[in-house]
Amino acid sequence: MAEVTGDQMLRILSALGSGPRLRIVASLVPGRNYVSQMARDLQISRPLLHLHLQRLEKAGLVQGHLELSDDGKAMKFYEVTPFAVSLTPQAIAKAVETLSSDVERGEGE
Amino acid sequence: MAEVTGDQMLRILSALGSGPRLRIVASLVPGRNYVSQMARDLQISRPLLHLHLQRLEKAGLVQGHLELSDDGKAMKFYEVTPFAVSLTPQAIAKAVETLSSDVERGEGE
DNA sequence: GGCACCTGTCATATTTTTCTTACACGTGGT
DNA sequence: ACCACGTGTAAGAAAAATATGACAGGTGCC
Repeated sequence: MAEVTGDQMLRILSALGSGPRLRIVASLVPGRNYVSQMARDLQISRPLLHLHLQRLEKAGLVQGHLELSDDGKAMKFYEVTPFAVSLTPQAIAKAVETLSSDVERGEGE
Repeated sequence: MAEVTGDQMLRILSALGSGPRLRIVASLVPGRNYVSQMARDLQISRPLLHLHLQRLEKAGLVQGHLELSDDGKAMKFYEVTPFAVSLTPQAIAKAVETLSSDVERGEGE
């Protein structure tokens, strides 16, 4: 992950440039968790958390997968991706070379 | 700059999480420049550039100072600060510990 | 059947961010 | 005086992000 495209870097930075989302990532560092529980822990509504998680996943910072618990409930667990991005003026200059004029946050992969 | 407070990190990330602002920083890497010239180079209006530069400066990523040219014109030159922020899940977890509930972008130094 | 828990998404309102237009000021040169 | 160039900032429109509530589905248990 040392090398990232401009679009990818922008996606990462704008995903991380938000208080709530920083907290979400931080909350997953000790270990994985499932959506409803996170919503309670972080005191935010589940639909909103869902939105934030989507954005973070699209940036490749977290990853979620559905799992069936013993009592048959479908639960979506999220965990942090072990990313490492070095933020320097030079890295930015390099990334900007491959930056699309318009970055849409949709449907990628 | 290896150690940053949560608020500072959030300010940096949200300042950098924008296409235009990434381009602005990148444009200053080769060397300093003054506002009106940058606006022409980057094809954005001067007031808007002014706004972006303020935001970047508040995050400590660029620095500007007024200078008087030979023909007496007051020109504001900007240059990049040689920052280096390492973005990892652990760094974020640490930063979040010192994150205010509400970060205002005003008046800080 | 009720209830509890889990998941997802839609429609909507609210708040921020982004950007433009228009104005203020200053200098020096024609 | 006027024009060209530089600075700053305030007001308002336009676009995007943020957040809520209501609804859909699923399972198992009393």
